[in-house]
Amino acid sequence: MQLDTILQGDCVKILKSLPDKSIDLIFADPPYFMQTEGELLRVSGEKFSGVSDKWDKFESLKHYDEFCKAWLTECQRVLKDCGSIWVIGSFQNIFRLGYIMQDLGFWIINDVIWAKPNPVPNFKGTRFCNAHETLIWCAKNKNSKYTFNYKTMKFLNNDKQERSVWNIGICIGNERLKDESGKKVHSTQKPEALLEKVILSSTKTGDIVLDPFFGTGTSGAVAKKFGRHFIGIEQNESYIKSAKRRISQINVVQNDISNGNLESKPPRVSLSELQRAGLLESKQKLYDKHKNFICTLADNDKVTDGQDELSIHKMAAKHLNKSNHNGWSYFFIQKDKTLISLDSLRYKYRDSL
Amino acid sequence: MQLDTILQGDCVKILKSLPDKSIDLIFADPPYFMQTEGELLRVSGEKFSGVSDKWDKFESLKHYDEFCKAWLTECQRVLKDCGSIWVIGSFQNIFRLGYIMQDLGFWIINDVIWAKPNPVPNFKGTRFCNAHETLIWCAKNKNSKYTFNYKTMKFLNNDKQERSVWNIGICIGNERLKDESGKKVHSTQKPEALLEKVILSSTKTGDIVLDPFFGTGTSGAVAKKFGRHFIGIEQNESYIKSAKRRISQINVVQNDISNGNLESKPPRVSLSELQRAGLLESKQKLYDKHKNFICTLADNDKVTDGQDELSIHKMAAKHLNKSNHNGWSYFFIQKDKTLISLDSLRYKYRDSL
DNA sequence: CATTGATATGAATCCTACG
DNA sequence: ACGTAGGATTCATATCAAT
Repeated sequence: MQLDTILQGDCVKILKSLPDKSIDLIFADPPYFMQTEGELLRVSGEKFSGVSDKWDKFESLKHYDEFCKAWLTECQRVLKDCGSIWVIGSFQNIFRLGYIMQDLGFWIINDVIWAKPNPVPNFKGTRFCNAHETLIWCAKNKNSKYTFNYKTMKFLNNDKQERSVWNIGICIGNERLKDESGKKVHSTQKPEALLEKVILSSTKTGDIVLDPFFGTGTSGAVAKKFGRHFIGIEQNESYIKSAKRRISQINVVQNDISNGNLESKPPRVSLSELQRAGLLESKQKLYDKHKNFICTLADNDKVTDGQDELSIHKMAAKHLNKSNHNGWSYFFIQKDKTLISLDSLRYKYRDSL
Repeated sequence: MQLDTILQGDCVKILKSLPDKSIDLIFADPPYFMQTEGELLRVSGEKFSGVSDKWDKFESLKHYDEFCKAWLTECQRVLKDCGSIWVIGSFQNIFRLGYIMQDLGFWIINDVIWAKPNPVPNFKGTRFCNAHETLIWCAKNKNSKYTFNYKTMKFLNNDKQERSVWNIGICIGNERLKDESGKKVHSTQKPEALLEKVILSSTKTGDIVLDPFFGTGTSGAVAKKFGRHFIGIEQNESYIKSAKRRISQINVVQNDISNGNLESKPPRVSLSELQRAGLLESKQKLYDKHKNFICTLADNDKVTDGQDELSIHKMAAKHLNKSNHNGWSYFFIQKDKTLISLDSLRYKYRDSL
């Protein structure tokens, strides 16, 4: 399977040619089912060129359902067991997509709202200005594992956990691809900022990102930027030409964020290791933060309060009357009458490795 | 049909007892069918009490679909031709609802995102914090008219057109209904601010609002507040008791916003009316803002430029080479060498009525 | 009474490595 | 594959106690 390439042709046909369980992430921006009839005019009277490309006409809901069932079925097949899929749509088609995906056994992890601070206004005052699109993020099935770079996303969000509503401007300015005559190449080019969140949150370095509706290749450009591989599927030759030129100009970035370094988990440390390293004594007395004596170190990485021999976590939970608690942060030793948390001893030990 | 009442019993059965085309607005907050397993612990180690109610249990997605098809079918039947329906859900169920509604022929006007500034965080760091719910707003069918108080919503949004993403906090504090022991009465009580937007945007004074999943009656409380009628359907007796007490304490507000006064449209004025009132002369010469002579008043509320006899709007568009333009603001007459717009003449005429 | 800090809680498909 | 146990994980707001 060739990587970092655009395959030209019918989406479903090409999907069928890809091997089982070969893809880490799929991003799909399928044609919308926009049932606009007649011309939509700006208040000033100029024609508004919305979505009117040939590929956007489908005869009926059912026809659209069949089409989506076909490509989504193939997507599920080519996805690795640990892979996941993002699909983006608007109210015209997103309920078709979500319903079909659930029926196929995809397991929804999140639906994410792309909220646009600068949407196209509703010219006629006939409804609320449609200022968002919806993404559905699914694991291959209910029990499959998936990549989620939680800490990376938290770091990128001012150290608060990232939420399901993303404020991102629509694709305009230099980022928007134009042809020689200044006309936009693609009617629904997605902003790279959107794809950055998608790819950084749900892939690892070197992963393969498949986009069955490649268009002008935003997903490919962002994949390359962050050191992921991409495979695009697209019928339209002029889109492919634009995408190739665009992707060739991308510079790869290498940093803690794109490399997933923020996700690395420190090695596990046991109480007996700390004891062997001289950081804990045999039968070490353990206190809570108020200097109340709670328990003493026992063998087998456990502690005892005279009644029970438990892990530090279970012991902390017992004394808090809770179901669970982190013992590393709950317990302290006393040295020269000052408290030192087990957690800080653990950090010290890790640093010494 | 009795108004401002809560009907106790099975949702579908009671819906079937309501007459055809009798309801102006439906607000439906059905069970979400959250498929949770086991218990979820907070970071602090305590149990999180989410939705564990019996009413949210279904055997399977298929059973859930059947249930929704049943109540949505009845909703469509009882809705007036000019009525509309709001449905709220989360990713667990909203795609089922939207799909079924489209299949039933409901016509989606908007999907609206209720974005929560204060959602329950994701305790385990396993996905994006789910910080929104989705509302689907539908007309009865593709060609039916519906009420949308555009100007009211614009006024309430700092004079900018209201969008499809609403930032509203979850229902907490004094607004949240509690029982004698301080426990929340309903696990999913909606904030009144949400219902205020729903009802103010899509109903008129005196309209009938039906809520097939009344719960503790947020929709009824807001309907009463703004001078609308309500009909609630609810099985749970303790919810009904709370709702009744709550609604009895509501004070009705009467103002330009709730009465829809902002929506009133000025009467149409024709060119011949202006002529009869003496504001325009026969064969009045019309100029653009640069004092270029464009056309003269003809009969039948039209104007002629020597070639075509058109409405003022089509004539303005012709001279601007556009598809459409507002002629009232484009054309002027000259009086004592100063320009007077047709629009100002129209305002003058309206004032004289 | 004002301010500060601790605690409670809200529609949730909420762990994972190791044996 | 499955069970077990280690141990990592939270944001905004309301309320109430303490200063």
